[in-house]
This record gives sequence, C-alpha cells and structure tokens, in this order.
Amino acid sequence: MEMEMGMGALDELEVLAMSPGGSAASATAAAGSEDEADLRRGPWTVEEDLLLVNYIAAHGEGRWNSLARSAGLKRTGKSCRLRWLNYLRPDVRRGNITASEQLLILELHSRWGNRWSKIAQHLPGRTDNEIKNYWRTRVQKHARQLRCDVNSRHFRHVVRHLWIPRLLERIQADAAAGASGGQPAAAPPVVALATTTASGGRLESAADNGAVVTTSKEAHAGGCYDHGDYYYYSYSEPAAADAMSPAEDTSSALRSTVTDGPAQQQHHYCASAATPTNEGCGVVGGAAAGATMEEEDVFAGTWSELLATAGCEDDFPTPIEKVLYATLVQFQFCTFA
DNA sequence: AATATAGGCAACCGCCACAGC
DNA sequence: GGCTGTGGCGGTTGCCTATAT
Repeated sequence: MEMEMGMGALDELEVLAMSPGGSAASATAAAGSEDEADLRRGPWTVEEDLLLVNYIAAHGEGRWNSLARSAGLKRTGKSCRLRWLNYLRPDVRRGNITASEQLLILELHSRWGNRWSKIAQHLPGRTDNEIKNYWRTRVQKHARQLRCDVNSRHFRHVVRHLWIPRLLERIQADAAAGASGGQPAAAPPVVALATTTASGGRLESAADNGAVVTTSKEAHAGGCYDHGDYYYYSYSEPAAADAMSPAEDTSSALRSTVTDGPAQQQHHYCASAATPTNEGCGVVGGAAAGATMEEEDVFAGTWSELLATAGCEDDFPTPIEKVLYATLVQFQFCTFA
C-alpha cells in the first residue's frame, strides 16, 4: 500500500481515465440502472484507496455495502472488501513467496487441496488470492511443462523428489545467510536446518526463483551431477527451441538425482513423461534398498505423512527428507493452531 | 525497433452458507 | 419456511509487463 500511495495519485488517476478498461466499464454501466451507472469497476485509484483506508481506520470494517456508500466509494461492498483484504490491510505481506512459504503451500495443498483461504490462514500476511495465484502460475506451470496434472502421481513424485529438496536447500541458504549477518529469513519462522548432508546446497540456476525446472544444457542431458558437497537436481526437458518430435519426446525421461555428498550414495529416480502410468522406474538407495517406486505409495496422504512413514528402508527417509520432516513439524509448531 | 507471446497479478463473477426479519 | 442482505470462497478474466522472436 505504502508503495502504491507514493507513486503519484494524479498520474495514476490520469492513466486510469485513459485506460480502455475504465472507459469500457463506464460505457457498460451506462446501460444499466442509475445505481449501476455510478458503480466503478476495474483498478482502484489512489484516491479510492485512501477513502477506504481512512474510513476503515475511523469506523472499522464490516457491513461492506453500507461502508462503500458511507465512505463515498462508487464501488460494490464486495469490491471494497476484496480490496481491503487482498491489498490495503496493514498486515498484508507483499513480495515474492519465500521458499519456506512455498514449502508450506505444497504441504498444506497436499493436505487440503484448493482450500486457499484455509491455507492462507497458516501463512501470515498472505492472502488466499496470492496463494491461489502462486499455485496457478507457478505450480501448474511446472505441471504443464511435465505434461501432467498437478494432482497426478507423476507430479507428486516430482514435487517430493525435486521441488521439496530444492526448497530445503534454499531455506538452508537463507538461514545461513541470516546467521552470517545477512537479512533474516522472513516469516513464517524457519527452523535452522543444521542436520543435513546438504550443507551449502547450491542451486543449478541461481536465477531460477525456487523453480523445480532447470533448462540448462546439463539439465537437458539429464542424469547425475556430482560436484563435491553440492546437490544437483535436474530433469531433462525439451527446450522450447528444440521442437522435439513425438518420437524424441518419448525418450524425454524425467530424471532426478540426489547425490549424498561424500558418501556418494545415490538416489536416482526417473519417470517417463511419455508414459504417465509408469510412475517410477528408479532404484531407491542403491541396490541394497531394493525398493522400487512402484512399491512405494508416495501418492497418498500429505508430504509430511509420506516422509514420516517412509522410514522402512535403511536409508529412508533420506537425510534431506528428514530435514523436510523436521521443517514441517517446526512449521506446525509455529503456525498451526 | 517492432511485434508476438507468455507470465504475473489484481479484480471480478458466480455460487454458497448463514443470519436476521 | 421464505426472502433478503451479507460475507466468504474458489474459479476465471483481463490488463500490464517482461521476454522472445
């Protein structure tokens, strides 16, 4: 809000007056009743924001229709409520969704589905609209890139074995940066992730804001990258310019590799993008584990439940998954009622 | 430099539940 | 019990901007 307020009310009003949306709205409204003709739609102006904020500061919120009239706003009560809740409320957090928040969203969505408002209750300052937009623009984008549904086993597999580990790396990095005098990690609070072999995790693409997908040449080749202490995750993805043929696409396997640093213990999964029903073909924990992904039900329950019950093999849960579980437990402790 | 395309996000819409009359 | 107003929620739309061609 503060930023919006500072960007020049007159300029914005001028822009609005010139905007097609504004003129279209007024033209449309002119055909309706007199009341409807008075109602404004489209983007809010700084003046309107000020009217709403000042009125709520003086009289409180609620009874939105009468509030809109009393405040002198030519808006519906619904519109006022939405503007207040999603934008003007003082405790609304703006800016990028942090890795911690992404992790929490993934977990809570696996638990509750599209219950955005319920999920938002556990992300202080975040609105249901913001979380919904995040899910639709980021999460579903990756699902589309993988050519699968967000609710499919395939995608859940990717989330568990690619996305969540990367988020954990990022959380670690943020925590480390905070501990070393950098900016402290933003709320919600994050447990210090000290017990992991993934210390100093490095992302393959630093510019990739928490995204699962990497499209580097290395990633395109797929497979395992062993760079000392670092973890690398990737899956092969046809670059947009490649214009792969269907035959080539068939060989476009989804791969992820986790290399446990010095121990050189590999957890290598692959799932064919072209065969959605063949959910996994990897070996878990090397030959000794002997448990294939088909045997493991990773597709029911929440992520935390899955990880909590995955400890039947010697190396399950993997160190990084243990950290995930600890993080989720910590989140629940901090933010769950 | 101009145009096309994709992504992000604010806002709107339709539906539902609930309370008060 | 029916009607109306209100609030809440999830889905969708459309605009603006960034990026690609």
